Amino acid sequence: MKITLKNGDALEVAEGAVCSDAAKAISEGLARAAVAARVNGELVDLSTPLKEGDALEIVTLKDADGLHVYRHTCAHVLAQAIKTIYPTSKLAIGPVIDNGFYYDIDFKTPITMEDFEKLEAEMKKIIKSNLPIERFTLPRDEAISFMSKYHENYKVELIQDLPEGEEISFYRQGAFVDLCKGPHLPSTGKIKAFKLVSIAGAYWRGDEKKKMLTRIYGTAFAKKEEMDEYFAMLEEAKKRDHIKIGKEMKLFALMNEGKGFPFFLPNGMIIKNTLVDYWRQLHTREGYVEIQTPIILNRSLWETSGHWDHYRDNMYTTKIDGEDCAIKPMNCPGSLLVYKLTPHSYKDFPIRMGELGIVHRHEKSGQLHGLFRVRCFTQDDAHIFMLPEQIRDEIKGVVRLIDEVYSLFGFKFHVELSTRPENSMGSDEDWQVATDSLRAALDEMGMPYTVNEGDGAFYGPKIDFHLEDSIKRTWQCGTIQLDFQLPQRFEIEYTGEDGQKHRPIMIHRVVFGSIERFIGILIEHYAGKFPVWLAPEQVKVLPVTDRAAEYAQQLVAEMKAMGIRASADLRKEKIGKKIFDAETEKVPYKLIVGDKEVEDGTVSVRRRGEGDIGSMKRAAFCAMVKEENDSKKTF
RNA sequence: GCUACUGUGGCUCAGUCGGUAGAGCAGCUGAUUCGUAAUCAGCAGGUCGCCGGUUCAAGUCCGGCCAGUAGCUCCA
Repeated sequence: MKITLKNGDALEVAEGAVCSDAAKAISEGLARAAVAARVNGELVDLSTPLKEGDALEIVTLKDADGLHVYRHTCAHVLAQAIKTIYPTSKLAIGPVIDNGFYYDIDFKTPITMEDFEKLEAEMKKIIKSNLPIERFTLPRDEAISFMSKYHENYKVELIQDLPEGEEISFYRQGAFVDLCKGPHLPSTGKIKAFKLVSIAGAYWRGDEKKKMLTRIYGTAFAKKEEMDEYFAMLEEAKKRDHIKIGKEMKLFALMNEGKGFPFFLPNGMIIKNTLVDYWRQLHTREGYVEIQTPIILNRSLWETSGHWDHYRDNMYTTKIDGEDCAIKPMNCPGSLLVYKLTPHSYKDFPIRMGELGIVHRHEKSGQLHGLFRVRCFTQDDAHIFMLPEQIRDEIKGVVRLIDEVYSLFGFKFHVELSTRPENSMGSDEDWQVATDSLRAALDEMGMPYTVNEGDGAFYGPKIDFHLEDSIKRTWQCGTIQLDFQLPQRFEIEYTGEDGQKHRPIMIHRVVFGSIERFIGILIEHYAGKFPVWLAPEQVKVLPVTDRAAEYAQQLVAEMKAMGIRASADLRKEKIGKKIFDAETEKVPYKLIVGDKEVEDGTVSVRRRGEGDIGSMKRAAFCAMVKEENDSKKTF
């Protein structure tokens, strides 16, 4: 019979041939490299029989799919090893994730990372014995009784949730059988490099009311070298950790006395203030006005906004003169009060009302994380009030603004559009218009995005911008959210062209999101090597001997007068030591000045990471740094 | 909040079998005035996160608490 290959060629194979036979027919090498196949687009085992006319593609470890299959099989090997060593343990689920795989297990007695050694040894044994992996199926009820026989009650629960009438597939390797959709490698011996990485708790089915299982994370690569590279990369990433760099560079401090409330130190404040200055400059350009509303407001306001009923667990409350008050977890209610202060006309719109608001939220203790998740942070918030027909342009304006800011830093980010959830408020029409406007804005901007169906807030759809940290975890930073709720709760209105009262459309939006989180991301992005405009210290003047100290101080004074952040290292240290220290502090520019420079009014310049870049006239250097600062240049 | 791990001078870390705490950097003092990534010497600095227990004796073992990290859950 004839099948078609990916390149369009036809291949003649024997009747009853399976995918691996076809691979062999193409080339012995390919057959050895093959881990799975795609038949008519569907990823399947190599043992899958072929039919006349099938489109076949052999999948190897060079494909993402191949690696996926490889890692999934490795998860099964882990499960088999666990069942061998801990026969009373029960298996839950073991999927493949970004950089490896995990398996959730219910252990009789909890295990620790110290047990990894014997688990890995057992896994190696399973791999070495090169057990063939076979697929078989059972009707649903037989599958259930089969798994019940082995007391695998989690598997039983999983099967019960699978659609009725379908055959349930299992994979067998040696004495071990696991419920699995597949596909898998043809045998365990194909696994070359794997490692168990870490252990953590995870709720069964992701439900915190259900039992917490033990999750064992592992990873696997086609080659040992690739795995070594991966772990070396992780080690590198750890060096960028913002908590570590924040401490080293004295940017911020986390203290026992204020769990989740970061302290900003002088160096960190320079970064924060520089970002805020930039923010103000941009928002003025974009036609925003700025307000500031109080941090503490009374209970009746939070009842109006709905926070008192729906968000109180996350709010810090207090009493003032006997009246219940809350510290704001969000800025919107304050902005709405400002809106309501005066009557509005349709001619006023859009009103873009910005606020750098400090908000406090009582996040659960286990969720706190450096600057990424804190209990007190500054939102670079703004609320835009507008007419329905202005939605699209306003959204586009915000998307453009966020894109401009993120591009300046050279961030990679991804965008998500979240649509109407089940229990939402607002009319179908509102949602339709709003969601379409968000979508249209993104489309017209040519901004790639993914859609999270039903993941919007109950009060409106939203666009989220996610940034990566050093170990590729993503954090939501920018967001644009339409709100159908607050305008109604606060009964805000405007007078339309028709002389009638109408309710305006309102959006919440942030660019940085939380300035604290954004700074955390920035630290990891730059590994502390901030571009000149953000660097806490921009230039360090290093006199070679005391004879140049006065000249150094003059230079510093001159630069300070130009707004350049500079200082002189007047310690009685050798020049090498001064360079070493300044380099360690990640100062972008170092000026070495000695007798020669004093003589002819020059500076010898070292640029961070590049070393000596030669000598310059002092004025030329200052102008260069000033320009680099003002243009927010990033190398 | 849950599970696991971690907590020793300002920082990074060592501390064996339970026997009473050690280094480097930073700091201070002194010497060195030196040309592109760490000069030398000396001094000082610690209720070993906190509380309790076991023990003749606890940084070390046990329990509780606090804080941090990883993950889970959460983030209208």
